[in-house]
Amino acid sequence: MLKYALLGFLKYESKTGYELKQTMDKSTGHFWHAKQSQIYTTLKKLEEDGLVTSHPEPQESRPDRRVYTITESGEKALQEWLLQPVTQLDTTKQLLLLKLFFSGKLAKETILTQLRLLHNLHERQAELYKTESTDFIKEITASQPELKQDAHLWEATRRFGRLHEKMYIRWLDETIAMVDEQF
Amino acid sequence: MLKYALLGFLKYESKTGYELKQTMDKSTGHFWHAKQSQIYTTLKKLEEDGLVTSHPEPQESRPDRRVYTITESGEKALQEWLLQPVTQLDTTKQLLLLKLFFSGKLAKETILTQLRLLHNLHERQAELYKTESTDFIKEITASQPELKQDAHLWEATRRFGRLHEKMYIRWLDETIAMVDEQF
DNA sequence: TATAACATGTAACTAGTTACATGATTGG
DNA sequence: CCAATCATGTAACTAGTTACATGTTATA
Repeated sequence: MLKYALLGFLKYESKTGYELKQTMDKSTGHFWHAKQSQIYTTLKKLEEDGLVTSHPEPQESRPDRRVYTITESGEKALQEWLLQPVTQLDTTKQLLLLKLFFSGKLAKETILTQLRLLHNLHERQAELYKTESTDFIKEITASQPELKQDAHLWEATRRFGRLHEKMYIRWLDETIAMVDEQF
Repeated sequence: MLKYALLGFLKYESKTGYELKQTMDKSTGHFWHAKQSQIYTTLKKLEEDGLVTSHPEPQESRPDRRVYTITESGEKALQEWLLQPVTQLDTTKQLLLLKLFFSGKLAKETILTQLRLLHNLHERQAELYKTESTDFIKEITASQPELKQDAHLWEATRRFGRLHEKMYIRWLDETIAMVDEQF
């Protein structure tokens, strides 16, 4: 699926692999991410398949950049993918839940420590949604008002992230209280 | 990580690969799942590493079953893993969010149709939590009251599933309303 | 009579991660 | 002076999916 994410970003603007990574981290990071190495290998495959083209851009006193541009064939592939509806639920993998599921014989304090640690992580993540993601949306809509529609959808995905974190924190609070009482 | 899930289940009771698949589907399915083929290959690896042993059980008029049992070394590996706290947030991949993110130029009705389709899927999933998962917990605690502690944790993971579905449905309602107004 | 459940496995493939390799510039 | 940023890539590996192969029995 990463290929479609890359095509999606390249449709807005030609970019290098390095820039694509940064853009993803700032925008889709909380629901779709990739390592730098995977981005480079996927771009290579996309070029082989004719969905993008690239040309190197020489730079002074910096390594050359390779700028990727979406092709017509790439735009078509992206459009087809966008029109194809999602018909299955995403299968998430929640490491903490897996551990917790098998933790019935652990000491109360061990479980509580682990839950509290995750609580911290989620609190921090929830904070990030207040600034980082909104900045990204504001910046773009300020310079490109024709992307207003897009910005509404970006905002919706950010909202999802916030709700998810809130839910998670609420569940951790409940679960911590439960373990505290029952164990 | 599947290896630890399998060890976790085998610690309660020796099982075949087929049974492990069924048990997972009914219990950890919504936060950890695996295909039958992956279960078989992972069991093989676990046996090579000495974390489980297996013996074939001949059956009349049915293919032989291969029953896997956790070893001491396997219990140790499981315990070590359980004690190791989760220090990173899970990176989820939400296909719908990825599509939505790039859907700014699609027709209003196309987006709404896709959101409504997913709404249905999540409604159905939310229903499942009311029966299926609770049954599983009730059955086991009725026959094995010494697993009461475990059952509390299983119930917590089920609760997570319910909260997640509720959050998702709420977000879909909001997002459908937003697209309806803004597009 | 067909299909779901029981039962195990391999091969080929796709997706994603970790580690390695290289090297200049800028900011604290 | 050290860490971060800029910048690209390959190799080896782990995890997970899809497709294939085989065959019986119970149930609708």
